[in-house]
Amino acid sequence: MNRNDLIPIGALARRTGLAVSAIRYYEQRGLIACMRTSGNQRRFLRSDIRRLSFILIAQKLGLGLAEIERELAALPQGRTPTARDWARISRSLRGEIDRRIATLERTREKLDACIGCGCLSLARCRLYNPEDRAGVDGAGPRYVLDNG
Amino acid sequence: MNRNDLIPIGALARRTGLAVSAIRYYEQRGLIACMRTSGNQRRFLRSDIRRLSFILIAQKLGLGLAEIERELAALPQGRTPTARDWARISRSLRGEIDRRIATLERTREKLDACIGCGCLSLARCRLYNPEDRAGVDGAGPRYVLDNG
DNA sequence: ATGCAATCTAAAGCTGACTTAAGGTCAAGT
DNA sequence: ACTTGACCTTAAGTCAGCTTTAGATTGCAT
Repeated sequence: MNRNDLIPIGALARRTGLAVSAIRYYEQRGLIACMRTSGNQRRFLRSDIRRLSFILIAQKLGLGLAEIERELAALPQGRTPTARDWARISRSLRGEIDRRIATLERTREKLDACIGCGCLSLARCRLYNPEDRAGVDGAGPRYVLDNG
Repeated sequence: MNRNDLIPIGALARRTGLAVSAIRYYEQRGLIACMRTSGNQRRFLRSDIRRLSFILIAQKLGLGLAEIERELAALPQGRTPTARDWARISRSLRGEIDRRIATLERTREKLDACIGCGCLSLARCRLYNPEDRAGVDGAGPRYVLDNG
């Protein structure tokens, strides 16, 4: 690793399509690490492009930063994923996609039944079950689509 | 409509599973309307149970309150959806679900290709969009995630 | 040596969908 | 009369995932 392997934050931003502020935010969250120059500027490894790409893909699949953090933390030494790691992780992401598709398909079936009956009855509608939402407490956005 | 048709907010909350605060929030957002007693307490129509149910179902399908507001506003007189309205709207929701499923399936295909090659190569990975932003200066491509 | 873009920090702001808090009022039962 | 519980309002807090702002510094080129 010579000096050419260290890139400033702006270059990393251009290569990944991320905003500089987003990268700083990820660093603050501990998703990515960097060195500093004598003048306190960040210097990243080229391989961090790959690490950020992984984050972007995982996000696209609907994972939150906390989950992504867990996946990355599960790597030995917290290193940037290798091809082998990637295969393992992406298989787990595939499971995530499968679950999402399955959920949507179930919802679609229920919706079809609902179009048929037009009931809108709280007591009977299979799309609306108040029990589904019980126990979701606290502030913040609701992700109601999650339950099958 | 006799006096039995007017229910207080707590009853509406129990019937729908929503928090009282959530109903007040919806009223503030203009998703639902109500009368007031002489003592300034809200009184809702029984049919608002149905209106709120519609909101809950639509939310479950991933629509935001703004979109739901639009759907409800598209009804004549801004009335609570009837079975007929519901059939029309739910058919449009079905289209939304179909699109989501299609997107996820495309992503899954790409991911499968990626598991196969384990490349994690920015230059070749189909999960990335290797499209360079035209004319932006500097060497090296920008790797931006494909939206398809 | 100078200019200016890139970078730095800390803190505040934003969206969405609410909840919680604080302080007061109303309605019903005893 | 008193107590209890449901209700009222306004304002601020919550969470995620960032962006924006403001003012200070660095680093590279001329």
